[in-house]
Amino acid sequence: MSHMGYGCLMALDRDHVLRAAAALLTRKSTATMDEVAKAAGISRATLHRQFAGRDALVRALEALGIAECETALDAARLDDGRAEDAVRRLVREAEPAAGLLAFLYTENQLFEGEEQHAGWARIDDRITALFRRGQQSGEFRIDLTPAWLTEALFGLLASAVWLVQSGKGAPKDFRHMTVELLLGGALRRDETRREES
Amino acid sequence: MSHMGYGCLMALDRDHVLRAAAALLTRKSTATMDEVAKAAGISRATLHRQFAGRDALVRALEALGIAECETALDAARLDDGRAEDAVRRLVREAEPAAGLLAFLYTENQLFEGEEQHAGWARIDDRITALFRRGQQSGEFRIDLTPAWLTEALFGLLASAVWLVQSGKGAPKDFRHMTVELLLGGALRRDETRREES
DNA sequence: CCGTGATGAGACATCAATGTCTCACATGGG
DNA sequence: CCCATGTGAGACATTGATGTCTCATCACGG
Repeated sequence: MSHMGYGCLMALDRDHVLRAAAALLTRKSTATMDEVAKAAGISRATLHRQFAGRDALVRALEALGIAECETALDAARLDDGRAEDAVRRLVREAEPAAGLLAFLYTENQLFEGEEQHAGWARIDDRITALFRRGQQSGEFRIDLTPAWLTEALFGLLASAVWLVQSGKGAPKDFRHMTVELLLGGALRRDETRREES
Repeated sequence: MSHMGYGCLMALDRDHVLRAAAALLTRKSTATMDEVAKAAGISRATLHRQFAGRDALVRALEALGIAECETALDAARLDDGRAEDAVRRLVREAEPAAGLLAFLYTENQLFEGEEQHAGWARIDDRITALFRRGQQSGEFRIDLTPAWLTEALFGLLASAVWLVQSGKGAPKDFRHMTVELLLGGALRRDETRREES
């Protein structure tokens, strides 16, 4: 047998391929298996050995996205301190996975089936609970439902990814754009406005 | 010839087909021409007589979306009064077209080519100008670029559409969700918060 | 009643992506 | 040196969507 190097190298290869596929599919969601293989620097045959087919590849990307998202949720410690700060931590931790999430977010093929990955429900629940906690503590407004705030968080993450990819926004502004619009909105929120009113 | 009924009926048919296609493709962006035809209540042959192919159909939907968007922009009178109120009018006017816009928003196939419809640039310019006006008048915060606010507007519109379609949000809340989060964000913005600070 | 034109149904070829296979080659350990 | 394993390249069949065609039917106006 080819021994210990086996699991290690394969895992690295697999992860590398998934990263490359995610990067490509985020830009061009209709990319061919050939293109994915080329982007990953491997042949189509090898790609097909690692992932039974396009569907399996997308499923693996979904699992990767869910895993990274849950890692981000853990690292953000959503239950600690003020909910506003937890949201800021969450966006910061989720930023590396945002590209992949943006791709998965538009892959409605994943959600139209009757059976969808239970991970999304778990993630949804945790973020929804965070916004609910913020409402109960009086930090967040209560006229926007936690479900909507959760959906908006993902939507804004995806929008920020596309803005940066199109060159109309700077990558360094990613976190500030997302979190400030989600939490504070577009209106000014300072003394000058109180004077006017 | 079949005369005056010709132009009239054809136009109605064409519009009806486009509406049905938009409704279906918004839910399932990979729908087949057969499915589109079935959804529109016509045969695949007739569908193919009206639109040379799938690409032509998507292009027609794009043109329809641009036209409806520009109609909404006109009706919203973006240059009148406070920018905040203009944004509210814009969301209200754009609501009927939101489903179609959400579909086009994720159809990145439309944007990956070197040549993209000039209508999007016009629309982007008008909305960007609105946010810039709001910043110059002191209504909007200046740390979020007009380009980002424009992107976020579309992103939130699409997110709201998907939330409603998934049943996790009520259609009647559509406008309030979108405009309130875009303008005001998730944080409370009232006296209680000032007392805390 | 008869023609014109649009439609629906279906057959058919085409095409692109996919899935499967074989084979030659390189690498790395024994 | 030899063998085992993973890989790249390419041929091949399959599949599903698409584009094109014909033909029977139907509605409508003359």
